[in-house]
Amino acid sequence: MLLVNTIRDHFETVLEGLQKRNFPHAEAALHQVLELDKNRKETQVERDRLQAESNSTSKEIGALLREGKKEEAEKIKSRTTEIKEQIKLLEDTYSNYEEDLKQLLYTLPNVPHYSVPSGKSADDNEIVFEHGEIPELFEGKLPHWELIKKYDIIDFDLGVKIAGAGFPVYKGRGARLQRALINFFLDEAIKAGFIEIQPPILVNEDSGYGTGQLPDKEGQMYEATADKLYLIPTGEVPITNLYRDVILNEVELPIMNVGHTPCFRREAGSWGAHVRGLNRLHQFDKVEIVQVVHPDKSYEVLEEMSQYVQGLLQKLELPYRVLRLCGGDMGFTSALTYDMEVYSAGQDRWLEVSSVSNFETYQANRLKLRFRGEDKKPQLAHTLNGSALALPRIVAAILENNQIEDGINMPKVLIPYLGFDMI
RNA sequence: AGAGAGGUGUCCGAGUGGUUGAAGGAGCACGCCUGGAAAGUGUGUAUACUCGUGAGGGUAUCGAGGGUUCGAAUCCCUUCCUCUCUGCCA
Repeated sequence: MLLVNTIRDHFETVLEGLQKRNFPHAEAALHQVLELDKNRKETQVERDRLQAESNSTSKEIGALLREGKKEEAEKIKSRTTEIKEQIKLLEDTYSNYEEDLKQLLYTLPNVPHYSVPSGKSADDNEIVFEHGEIPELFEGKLPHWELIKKYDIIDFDLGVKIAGAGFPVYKGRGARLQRALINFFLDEAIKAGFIEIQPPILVNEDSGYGTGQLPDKEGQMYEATADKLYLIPTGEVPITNLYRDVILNEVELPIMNVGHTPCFRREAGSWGAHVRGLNRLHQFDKVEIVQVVHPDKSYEVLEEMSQYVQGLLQKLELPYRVLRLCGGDMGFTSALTYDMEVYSAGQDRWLEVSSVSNFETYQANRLKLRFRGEDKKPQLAHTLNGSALALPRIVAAILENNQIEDGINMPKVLIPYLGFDMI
């Protein structure tokens, strides 16, 4: 979440940032933050003063008792009872201010980077790069939801039987294609210097708050209510939370982690046109890269991560474009996000397959993720993450773009992983 | 899941109501010693909030939350976690 100090010291910047996101009543909210913080501090000063008085009185009583002066001790005991009541009141007031402040801060999204375009929706995103040719397919080309039936590689009906809509069953070469992609993505990441992590895919509430899924996206996650756990919507959650409440040494930076996890999303209310087949699922696999870096490096690293993801798409020979998300379309916790979209020629659409974001200190503040620099003082690190990559839409694009009349060619880089070159 | 034990600073580990933010040790940092190193020795070694221009203060934190008390790491309650045994199991 945002730091109160940032809001105070850079009020205009923060305000403009929130406005760029079309955040309603931004100015009032920010003023309220400062007001609550001021009240909080004033209450704390008074509370601490009384507490100090109470503490020293208690020490006096202890000293008197040790000297055997019971009566004198009894006498000053009465003094503390009164103070205690006041402290209790101030304590309540203090925690109210603190809680209100926290709740309010939870509602404030991150301040966008200056380069983020303003805009309301996905239509206002800025295309910053395009690569590859959109394939000209033969007459009678099929979208992937037809192809998977034709070649019997992914079965949605079976998934419905086992779980429900949006839980596909991958079969035969479909399953093998998926596994090949996972291995390819992980191997590429390891080559690029990432450390592989296999995290839990159920996480506790603290983790949800740490990366910002809670309270903002409550309802998007599946919940194991009996145990108060959430199924992860992305590997970002467990992997970034590995560093919750951690003070790193500056020399340990950058932290580069990669992990393959299934992801679970309820997607409540987001079904409609354009979500057929693999385009939107309740369960899918994703390889996620996460970095924890020095604040001076985070934008450089964001570019590197973007380049890295693009490299994967190039190796898979998929035409893609890179978008800089506008203020209105960016995730709640992000300061700058690039989306990578591949062109899927069977349905003639761009599909988002990766989202690479710099969160600056927004997550780190919630996570209490810090590092100790030269001056020995802990300071908040910057966190970044990106999909590298999300599986189903990549599968969709591979199937659609590489289809021929009687089969589907596999990308060259995958053949060693697959053990076959065609479906 | 049942029975028992336990959770203290970077780590080990003392501490069952009163100058204990916390003994002692290890580690680490800096200094002394040394030709250099080891050993030895001295000093320092948490985090958050907050007051103060600063030096330097205050408050909180001994898994977490609540309670008893003038005062709690120490007593009580709740909860989480770890370990051992039993059960179950990939």
